[in-house]
Amino acid sequence: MTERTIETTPTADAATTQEHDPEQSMPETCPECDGRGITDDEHGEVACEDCGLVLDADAIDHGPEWRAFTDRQKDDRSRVGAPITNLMHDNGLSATMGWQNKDAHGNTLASKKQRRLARLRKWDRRYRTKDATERNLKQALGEIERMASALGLPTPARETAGVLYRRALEEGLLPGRSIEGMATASLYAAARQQGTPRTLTDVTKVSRVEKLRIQRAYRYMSKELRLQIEPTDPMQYIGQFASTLAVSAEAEHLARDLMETAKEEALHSGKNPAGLAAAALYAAAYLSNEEITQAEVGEAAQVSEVTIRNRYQDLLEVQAEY
DNA sequence: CATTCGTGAAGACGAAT
DNA sequence: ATTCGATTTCACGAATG
Repeated sequence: MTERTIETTPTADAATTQEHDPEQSMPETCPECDGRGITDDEHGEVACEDCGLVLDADAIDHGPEWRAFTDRQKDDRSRVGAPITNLMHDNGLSATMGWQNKDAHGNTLASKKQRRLARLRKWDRRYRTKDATERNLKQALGEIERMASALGLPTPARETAGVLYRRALEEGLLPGRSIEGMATASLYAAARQQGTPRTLTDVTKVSRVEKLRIQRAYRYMSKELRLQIEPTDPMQYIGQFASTLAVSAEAEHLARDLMETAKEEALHSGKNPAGLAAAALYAAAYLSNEEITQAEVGEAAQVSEVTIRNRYQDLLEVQAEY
């Protein structure tokens, strides 16, 4: 018989509620993973939910920040002050509440008022650092900004890193892992997504975390967030390396040509992209009669001379065919 | 002399199990 | 978690210029 089943009370069902409603999003598609473009309207950015690529940062406008915030809790924000940025845990809009029991003129308050203030502070504190999550964000975003600056990464990469970290946080990827590791991984991933990659070795140098931990965090994050990041195209390193090595524009162009044919021969698959790019530059400089040693190129690309040699030989081989 | 080239042993990594 | 194959690195000596 169909008797009434005793339903368990839905006490904690809000835990895993997804905020995004795919239907209400803009009709764009993500160029990276050909998936659906999904808005992340809380920050005024259009980002793909599958790979986290920020398609259009600050899609709204560049004018005064008069946007109407529908979010009830947050619409108490001040309308003036520093610009909103993703890189502060509360988007840079906080005001601080004094802790002394004095009024604006420095007079001590009556004890009744003191207790009222204490309650206010309590809520203020709860709002500001709702939980450990917010504090994580604050610290992580600071680290991201610091490292990005040390690496000379442009703003889009920094913003993307912030978004990625937020997502990692929202998906509960942090517990049991170090904030620093995740923050570094976010930046590494973001730099690659934005077409301004840095080698893992370079990223490691400005991070407080060991390479292995960063790599693990990156892998984990890439998997859980469904990031679809192709292996770095060696071509993307050429400009960077050419600049630090100060080779001629001519040689740089030649290096790109070499890379082009190398890619057609699938020479790059499975190889260290930085090594190949470095070898292309070495070869190009050599052919242009510019003095540049394997050691120098290796230093610029953070690969060993041996690797330069090997890739360099490979390049000459495929080049000989044409 | 500095640089390049080649090699074997050893380590690190990704994929498969 | 371990194993396996490919790649990279290290250390060295030899060749080249």
